[in-house]
Amino acid sequence: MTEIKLHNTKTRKKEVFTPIDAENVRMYLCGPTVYDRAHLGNARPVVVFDVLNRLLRYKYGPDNVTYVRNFTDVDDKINATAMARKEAGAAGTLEDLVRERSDETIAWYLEDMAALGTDEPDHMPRATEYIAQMVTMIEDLIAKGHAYAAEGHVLFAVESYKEYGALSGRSVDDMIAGARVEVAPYKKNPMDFVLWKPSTDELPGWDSPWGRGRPGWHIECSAMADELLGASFDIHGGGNDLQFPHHENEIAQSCCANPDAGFANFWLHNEMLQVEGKKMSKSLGNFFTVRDLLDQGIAGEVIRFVFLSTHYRKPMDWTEEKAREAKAELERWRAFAGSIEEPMGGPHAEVVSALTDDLNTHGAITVLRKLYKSGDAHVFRKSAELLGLLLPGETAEWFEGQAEPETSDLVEYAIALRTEAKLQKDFATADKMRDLLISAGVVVKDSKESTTWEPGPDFDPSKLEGLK
RNA sequence: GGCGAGUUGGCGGAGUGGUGACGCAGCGGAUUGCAAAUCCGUGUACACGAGUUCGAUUCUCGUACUCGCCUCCA
Repeated sequence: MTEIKLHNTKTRKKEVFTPIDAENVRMYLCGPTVYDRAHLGNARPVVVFDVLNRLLRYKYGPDNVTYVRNFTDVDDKINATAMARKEAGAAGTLEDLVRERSDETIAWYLEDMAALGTDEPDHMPRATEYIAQMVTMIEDLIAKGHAYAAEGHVLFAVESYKEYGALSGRSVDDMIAGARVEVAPYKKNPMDFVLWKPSTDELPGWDSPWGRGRPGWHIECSAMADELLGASFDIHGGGNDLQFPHHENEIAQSCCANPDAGFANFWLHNEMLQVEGKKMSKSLGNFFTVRDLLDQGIAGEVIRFVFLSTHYRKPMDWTEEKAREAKAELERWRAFAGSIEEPMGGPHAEVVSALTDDLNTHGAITVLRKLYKSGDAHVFRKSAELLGLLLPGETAEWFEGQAEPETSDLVEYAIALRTEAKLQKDFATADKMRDLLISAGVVVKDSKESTTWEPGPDFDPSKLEGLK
């Protein structure tokens, strides 16, 4: 199979991907801060890296890939929710309530991401379970002269790391010039960032050599990646908004702690999601969660298809029209190949080669369209599955559910009346029945042998009540 | 101000130094009692200017515009 090429943010080039160890390909993706339901933008990297995960497993073997995605469960917003609940009279300590909030958010997240047809990573570490490793790494950074304690904080000294800024293409001087960084008197350089900060008595905190406190945002990923994947690994990913400062800071921490290791070889960043051409934001009123869409009846698989129809390094515009088109196409595809119990063979070589070219998911979809028209349903299905589409199980339910709707009696009755009228050549009655069905949002499909139907967007069988 | 990405037909969206994919919509046809659904076919585009080249949408430079990041953010 063709070699995999990926765009490496570190070099700004498409490079041939060669794993450090082909029997253990290691990938780390920055996961969510678990303060609330995941919004639609949160889902994009999850889907993108799910495709990469599938591709890597296809090429290197299902057991030869280790995929890690963390949960950030140290956060002010989580604390705020916990405090509000405590004030409202919830039982338990604040720490219990913090944990409870994280737990429920994680459960939602996993449900929502599963609905999109994404596989769970091999490891899903929580920051709060790696505090000891973070403290150790911070101590090491201090010992090596890359960090310093000041007023209960520990700060990373950016001037101690010459490569600082390499990933995002900026120098420390450039950054200071236009910087909007917090001015803190204990910082030696305004760009120095927090590794550890003090916690108040009320808020969650952990004992450390610098007093009771909590970790800064970036150290968790360095510590967890090191623990689970080692000092050197293959791929590190996330949204491109994380490129600076989060990933830049991770590199500084990890490369200074392990100077000869190099940290991640490949950095992959997905572009941001937009909604109807605009950035998703609460103030524009176009902010919504994955769950909001699922509750509106937009299938997870449809969301996934829309995501995959745009290359991951381009801004992806979510529109209702795209969702509509995706649904129509997936319906045809599932009708064609969705019911095969055990698809045989493997994915088509052209689909594989599209994906090996820096995850050209749109190119892969184009090949699928060709296979749909002229190809073999088995190869088509296997190819779609490599993209995480047409999978059996949960992501198939939306389609299978509409094939056998519960409220079919009235519709079946109306169709029977129409069929009878057609046999009698009573087309006035037949057309009346058809109009009635259409007005109830039923899509009527005639073929030589029989008439089938499915619910349309405005399906409302109660409009057929008059037939009783 | 600094860094980066982008500008392809009515819409979405790939790709390429030399006949400009694909999907949706439109149009034509098959099918139908007529339709719908389905299937087949089909037109129009590479922001602007200059350069390199036998030849550029594709490479280089410039201009305009759009977007993202630089602050929590996927």
